[in-house]
This record gives sequence, C-alpha cells and structure tokens, in this order.
Amino acid sequence: MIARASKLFLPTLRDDPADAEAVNHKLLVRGGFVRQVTGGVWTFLPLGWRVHRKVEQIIREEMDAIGTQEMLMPVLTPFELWQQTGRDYIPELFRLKDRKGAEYVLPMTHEETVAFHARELQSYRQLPQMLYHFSIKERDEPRPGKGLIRLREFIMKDAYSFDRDEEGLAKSFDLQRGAYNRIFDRLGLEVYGVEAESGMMGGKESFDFLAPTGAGENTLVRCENGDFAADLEIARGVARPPVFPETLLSTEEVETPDVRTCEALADFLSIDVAATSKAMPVTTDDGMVVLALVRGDDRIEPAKLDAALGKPSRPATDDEIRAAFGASGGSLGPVGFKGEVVADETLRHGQFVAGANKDGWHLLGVEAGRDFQPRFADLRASHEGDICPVCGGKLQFETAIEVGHIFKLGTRYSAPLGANFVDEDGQEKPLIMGSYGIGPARVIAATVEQRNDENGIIWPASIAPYDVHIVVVKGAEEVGEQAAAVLDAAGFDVLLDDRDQRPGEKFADADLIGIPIRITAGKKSLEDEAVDVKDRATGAERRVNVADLGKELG
RNA sequence: CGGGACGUAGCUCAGCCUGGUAGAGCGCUGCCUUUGGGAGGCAGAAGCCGUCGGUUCGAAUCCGACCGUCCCGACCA
Repeated sequence: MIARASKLFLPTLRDDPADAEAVNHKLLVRGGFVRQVTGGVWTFLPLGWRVHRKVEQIIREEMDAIGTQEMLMPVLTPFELWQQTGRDYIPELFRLKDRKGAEYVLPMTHEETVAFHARELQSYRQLPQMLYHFSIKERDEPRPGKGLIRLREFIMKDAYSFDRDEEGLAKSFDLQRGAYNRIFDRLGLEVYGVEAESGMMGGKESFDFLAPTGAGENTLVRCENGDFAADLEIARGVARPPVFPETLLSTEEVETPDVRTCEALADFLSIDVAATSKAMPVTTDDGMVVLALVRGDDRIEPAKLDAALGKPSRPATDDEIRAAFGASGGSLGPVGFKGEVVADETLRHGQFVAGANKDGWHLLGVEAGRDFQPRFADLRASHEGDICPVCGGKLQFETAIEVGHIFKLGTRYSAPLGANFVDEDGQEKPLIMGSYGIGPARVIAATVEQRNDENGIIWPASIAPYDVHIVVVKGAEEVGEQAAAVLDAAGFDVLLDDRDQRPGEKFADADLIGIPIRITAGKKSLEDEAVDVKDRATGAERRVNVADLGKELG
C-alpha cells in the first residue's frame, strides 16, 4: 500500500501545543496523530487511527489465540443493570435519560452487560467461556489529562471469563496473563506485571501492568536486582531499622514547645526520626475517629489505611481532633486515646516518641502492647531508601502508566445478576468470573513516552503507522516512485512524501512521525539508481539499490 | 471539590500595569526564486480579543460573574 502525503489529512505542527505538558501529548498532537475535542475527549486522526488499529490487531490475535471470542456490546446500557450490581452510585458513571424518561448509563466497563448475556450459559458443559470486545468506555473523570493517559472516553479491550469454580478461574486468569505478556512483548513496551488494588471493581485478586514512563499516574516500585516489582499503593518495602535511644521502664513526659513535625521533634530531642511516631487521626464514613500511627520517617498510604479499616476514611477535622484527643495536631499520640488505634507493623517492636495529647508535650519510651493496644497493619507508603523484601536490595521508584489490569471477580457480578449455571452435581451456582482490560490509547501514550528523542517519536515496527517513509527530494521523483512500487510489491505499507516542500521540512516531519525506516530519494543517490535507507532508532544510514529494497528490508 | 496558571488569526505568542484605529513569527493563497535538515523576495487573505454583565464619551486593556483549557492536590476499574 502506498499513501501519498500530498493527499493525506496529516496536520503536523512545528511548535508544541501550548496546553501540553506530557511528552505523549506534545508529540502525538504535533505529529498529526490525534486532536483533542474537549477535556479528555480525543479524535484519532488518520495516522493515529492506523496506530490504534495495529495495537488492536495485536491484542485481537493474542485474545483469539487463547480461545477468547470477539463480540460487541453496546455503549447505551439500561441503568437497571447497574442498580442490580450496586454500582449505580459511582460518581464517574455517566447517566442519561431517553425521551420517555427511561434511564441509561454510558458504561465505564462491561461486567454488567456481559453477565447479562452469560445468563444464557446454563450448564457446566458449556464452561469455560471467554468473551471480549473492543468498545467505547465513558468515565466522568474529575481530572482528565496528560495526553492520552487519562481520558473520559476511550476504547478498551475488555475480556471476561466464565468458569465453574475457582480452579477454572485460576486457569483462565493464567491464560489471560500469559496473553497479556505476549501482547506487551509484541508491542515493544517495557511493562511490569504487579499485584494491585482492586478498587471499585470488587473481587479478590488483581494484577496491574505498569509501563514505566516520564508521565503517569501510578508509581512502580522495583528492586535494583530485578526480583521485586509492585504498585506503590500495595508495595511492602522494608523500612530501615531505627536507632533507638535508651530503653525506658515507663513513658516519660517531655516538654516540646513549638515542635510541629516529626523531623523537628527528632532534632529537638537529638534522636533518630525513625524512633518517633506520627499520628494521623482519620474519620471513617460512619463517623468514628480512628488514630492511624506510622513511624516518624514514614507517610501513610491512604489506600492501605482504607483497606486496613475496611471502609473509606478522610483526615479528621480540627474540631473532631479536639473533641477526640483534647489536643491539636502536632501533639497527638496513642496513649490514653479512647478510640481505635491502627499502627503500622514498623511500630510493633521498640520504644518510640509519641504525642502526649497535651499541646506542646510528647511522651518518651512509648511501647505498643504495654502503653497502648493497637491493631497492627501495613499502613506505610514505601519510599525510596526502603529495602527489597526479597533480597534486601535497594528499591527504585518510577512513574508509570497502567496499561492493563486483570481481575479475579468471582461471583461479584454473576450473583446479583443471576448469571447461574447448573453444575455436574445438579446444583445451580453463580458463574465464577474474571475480567481483563487493556487500553490501546494508553498503550500508545506509554509507547511514545518510552520511545522518543528530541526530534520526535520512535515507533516499534509492530505498531508504526507505516512500515517505510520515503522522503522524495525535488528532482528524484522517479526514483522515489520506483522505490515505493518495489516496497509495495514486497508487502510494505509505504508513506510517500511527495509534497512540494523543502527537504528539511520533510526530514523534520519524518523524524517527528517516527516511522522506523526512512528512505531518501535524492540527487545524491540518483546516478546509481539507489536510495538512502535510515534507521529512525539508531540513525544508521546505508545506500541500497532500488531493485534490492524488498530483499534488504525484508 | 480545593490551590495555581492561562484564554488575542489555523499554530506559537506580544499588546493589558498606564483605556483611544488589533500586532509579530510560523502556517495559508498567488507570483518569482530556491531545493539532502523547517530558505528568500513581492503581493494578499485571515481575529465578535472565551462568554455575559458592569464602569466609562470610549474596554482586548479596569471590575464582577460564568465557561473552557492545563498543572498540583483530593478522587480514580
């Protein structure tokens, strides 16, 4: 196939768009791949859509290869289905009414709809089943942005598995996980599969696929020795051991005027900040004030705290703190507090300095179990300097894009929607479900974030919009056409830049667009019926006879 | 939802403080010239200065509200 640049809708830009910060945003807009219509809502222009379809095709092939069947479910969905699963409250859910007043949602994912169809699976003899589709998802995100990373409307491949039991689900899950690894491999993306939080999807186990990039919304924690990787939200790094002061037989009050932070406290007392404790009072959604306690050098990871509490929480207000502690922030501690105390595992052993619940005073030698009775949980956010739980190596932190997420759902959707089957024993049981999502737009964003230089994008061959970009310099039109014809006959997709532009502009556009192979047809090579072939990634250039192009690039 | 920045031609921006005929570069149209890394010349087209309201003889400019975009935070399958 030969596409002529002179005929394409391919609006490249010389400058970065003013409102772009993320690299993927800048380069995809400048390269004429995409345009934003409104916040978080984008059009894929012809060039960008070619990339999108290539990404889809790789996903499609790997889904098909493990027996997942492609279908298509609608966007417009009865609200009732979401009421039945109790997901009708989700703030990100777009809702609308038709002219008769009937209510609909624009779904953010299709568990409800696919479970609705799965009601037609009636016997264990029909299991397992795996279904998928590519379809538009709608999410009323409070803060869309960062180019194609956080969108309000996007296409997702979502697959669903249906099994008779947990064992079957484990097999389906492994099949999908294997397919995901092959997909990311073919996409040329650096991706790490890690344990993850399930969030509002429910279910028991989930696995995130994180692509480390310059822009992103997740943090990938990795051991320098490559034996540990996790999402920061659940990463369990090992904190360094504190240097404790002398052990005390009982707590001692100490006056600490104007000390507001743990660092200041440690300075004031001349002790290791890791030997202090940090109190964070939170209010749960049922109105209880709970004291969360971590080491002075740690920060609380809210996702972990909520998981430990089993319910959402928010920082307590000043009034709530006064009422519960009789002191204000900066001097709070667990000793004497009447409510529940949840302490991080790092506080299990040793004596720490804690607030005395008296403004301007702290307690020395506070010991869990002796001076207060906490419930222990993993609350602390891992941070740089933590130690790998596997090998003791150093943990490294990287910003990452979540490009895929797979879940073991169990009966979370099948039970409320009545998607049951009759098992071998004659009993009716809910289907055991899994769901498996991947967003091509995020794949594209992550690819651009990972593969670019100061001149533009460097696509991997597997998803490049075209295979070869031919730059025709004035006077070499004939050779350019010949080269295009030879490559076309050899099965390559060719972008032929036949525009009436100066060569510099064409080279700049070629670098920006980032097709892996650039061919220049110009006077330099004209006399020997040859062209210059340049590798976008390495910059290596060589001269090839037009007749040999098919063989040389094959 | 909190904090911040911004909104003027297709794009990137100046003008605003100190109110008085709306500007530049790039791009676009025509012609000339040039052609292996975003050339040059001549001539042109192109903007309801985000919207609404207020102040004023007069508002891109001052004031207010709203809308939109981007960033940080909260939130997030």
